[in-house]
Amino acid sequence: MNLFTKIFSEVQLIPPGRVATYGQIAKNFREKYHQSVSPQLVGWALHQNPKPFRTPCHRVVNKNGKLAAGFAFGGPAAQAQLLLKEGVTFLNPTTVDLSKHLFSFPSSGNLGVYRG
DNA sequence: AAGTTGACGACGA
DNA sequence: CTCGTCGCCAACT
Repeated sequence: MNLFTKIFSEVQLIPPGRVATYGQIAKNFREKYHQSVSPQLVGWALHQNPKPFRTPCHRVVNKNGKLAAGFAFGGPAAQAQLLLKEGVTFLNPTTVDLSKHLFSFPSSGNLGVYRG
């Protein structure tokens, strides 16, 4: 189990139709694995993205629900398409509605990074 | 080993 | 809203 592998596992916990923020994943990761991680590490790990279509990285967005500008496979448009097919609604072409689709990891309660 | 990077987050201007 | 700054931490060079 590499560090990144663990992060990928966390990402894979996100169910269809839901999204999570990098900060959530980072916090949940510390609770679950008792390891220090930074939100950047999460994003950075996803950039490694060994298995693009196996890891649901399209369900991971930044604190404001904004899609990753440098999405590894197809850009934000492709990511948006994947999310739309899962029933996720958008506030903007590149911003998801976190108030409706934000996912909270179990065992760490509500780690709302979203300030709304 | 040392400095830079990054799909981030929070706060201030 | 955008832009700058600081914090964050493993990987990259």
